[in-house]
Amino acid sequence: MPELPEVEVTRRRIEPLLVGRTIASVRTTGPSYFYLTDPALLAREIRGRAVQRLERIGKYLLGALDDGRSLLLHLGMTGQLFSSEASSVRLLSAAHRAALEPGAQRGFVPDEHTHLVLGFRDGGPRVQFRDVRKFGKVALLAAGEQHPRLARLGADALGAQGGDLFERSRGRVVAVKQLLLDQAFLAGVGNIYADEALHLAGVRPTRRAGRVTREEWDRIAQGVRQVLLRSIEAGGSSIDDFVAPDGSDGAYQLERRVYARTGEPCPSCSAVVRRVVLAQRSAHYCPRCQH
DNA sequence: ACCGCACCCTGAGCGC
DNA sequence: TGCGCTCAGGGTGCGG
Repeated sequence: MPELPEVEVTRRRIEPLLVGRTIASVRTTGPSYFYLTDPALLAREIRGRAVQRLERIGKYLLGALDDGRSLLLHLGMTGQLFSSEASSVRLLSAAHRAALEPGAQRGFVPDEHTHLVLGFRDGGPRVQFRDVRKFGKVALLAAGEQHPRLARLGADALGAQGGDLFERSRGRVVAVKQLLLDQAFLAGVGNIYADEALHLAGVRPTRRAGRVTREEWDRIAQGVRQVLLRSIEAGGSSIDDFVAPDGSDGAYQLERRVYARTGEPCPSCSAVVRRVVLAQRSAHYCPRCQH
């Protein structure tokens, strides 16, 4: 699932394919939960425009258009933003995968889950946004408009500061992991990196946030920064659907300590990693290292 | 203000 | 083989 590192890797690698190129054609699917802006309107309005800058805010991507408006993108759970020249089995459904000749590396053909295809005036590679579960989002923002989703976001998780998190967690009775997942508290952390950072910090995900000490918050902030930076370096985590815009897999999943490692030995102490359900989400931790 | 939970969506995996 | 069930989860919004 795309979290800050996957979104940042996507930003860095899609930027050269997007910035400065005039959009000549826009293909969308029909109106749905996916579109915050009606797709027909969106298509009409961005044709002829070019993205000038592409920035990341938490797990959102914001492309500044040359007419002052902006294109807001969120990858949700299964969103994939990639070049038409990319090729990866992760871009295919299992049925489509099975139908492939063994060893064949055919180019990606847009399917019913491909909600946005941008063609450019220069005739080069297209930029495509595919999202099977449609938890992702696309919106066109007016000049100067700050979308409420962006207005709500807390500080970017790459700059997590222990003192700040400590102060803002006082009196909070929710589990510390739940607070880390709250994008208004800290923007960019999702299920994988919350579990990883808490393991590095030696703090159990189920602890009441308000009872986590200043020293522990320092370690959590440090852990958050460390796992996010390291994952960006590794190209993100390709556990289920994530592929970089060029079709390559990330490698951070190979380094993860506890996430989706239920029953395996803790890399620090060899105790068996446990899974608990917290706020309807799975949390993984080491019962010996994390208190 | 805070917290818990239903909801949006679809593919995969499983039991029968 | 195939159906139906359950699970996965980011973010929003509502009710208590």
